[in-house]
Amino acid sequence: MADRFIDDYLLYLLSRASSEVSAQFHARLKVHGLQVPEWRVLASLSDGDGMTVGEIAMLALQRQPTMTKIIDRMTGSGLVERRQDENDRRKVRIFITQSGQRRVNEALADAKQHEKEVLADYAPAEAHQLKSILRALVDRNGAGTQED
Amino acid sequence: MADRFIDDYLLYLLSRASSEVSAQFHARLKVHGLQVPEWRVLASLSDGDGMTVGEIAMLALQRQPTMTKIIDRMTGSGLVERRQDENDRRKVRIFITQSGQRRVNEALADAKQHEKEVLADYAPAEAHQLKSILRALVDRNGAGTQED
DNA sequence: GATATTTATATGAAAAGGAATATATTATCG
DNA sequence: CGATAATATATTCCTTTTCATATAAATATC
Repeated sequence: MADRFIDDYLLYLLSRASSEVSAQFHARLKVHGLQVPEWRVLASLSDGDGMTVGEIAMLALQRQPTMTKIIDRMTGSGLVERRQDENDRRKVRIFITQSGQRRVNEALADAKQHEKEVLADYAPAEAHQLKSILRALVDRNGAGTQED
Repeated sequence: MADRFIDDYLLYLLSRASSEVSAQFHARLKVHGLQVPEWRVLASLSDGDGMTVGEIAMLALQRQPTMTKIIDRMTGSGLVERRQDENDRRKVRIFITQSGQRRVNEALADAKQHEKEVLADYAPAEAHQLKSILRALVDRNGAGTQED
């Protein structure tokens, strides 16, 4: 097996696994009327409403100028709204609207369901270990981890 | 811990791990004078020269029209060349040029080195298991796996 | 064997993303 | 306090990607 380089190359396996599993879910997102970046923003906000543009960008794995534009669009379609931070007027805090909340609730339920399906073939211990290893990778390789 | 949804959500952990580990390597690619899509094409071809545009697109996790354009640019910069398939003239086979080969050789060596560094903190058995689980995810969730 | 279907790549217009930088606000330090 | 540096978001310009579809060749069907 794996006599191609990429079949045993960690970065490829990570990209490919992420890409294919995500593609499945993205097909479901359409049903909820959400685009991928919209989902990522709403899912981030569902954990803590009122984050700043920069915080959302980091969570949603996007650059800040990109996130500004995504928020522009989402404001236009009424999924979120901007409010200036009262203490620091450089900051803009983003809040989910009612309409956004409804959409993300459906999508969140579907995401949990989909995750169950993806992990159905794994033993609970295996699934847990996979997540642990991934979290460890993130922690060790996160932004600003590579010194020198 | 993990009292945010996304911190325990498999698709997020996969995306995030992939994104952060890849970002590290992408910084190194610049040193070799390669852009990310160029690297992906060359790395794919390094396993089997003369693949078709469609095959490369699948391996490199890109859509076919995108890949046609990537190949356009890479042809322009002399990294690869197009040759019509002799048996099936719809197909276009892509070959690495000498210059492309030189570049990818350096990058490949660096990729292997980088992977070692990323996995340095893991026991060999752990690293092997991570890859196995990822391969299983790919196999089970690959294109055309979701019937109905 | 001609017509319809499928497969492979390319093209074109529109959307999205990226890098660099502008703007506005706050923090720091002499 | 005033000047300078740092931080947060927005904007501009340019490159890349995407979606839909065109073109071309091969295969299937009748």
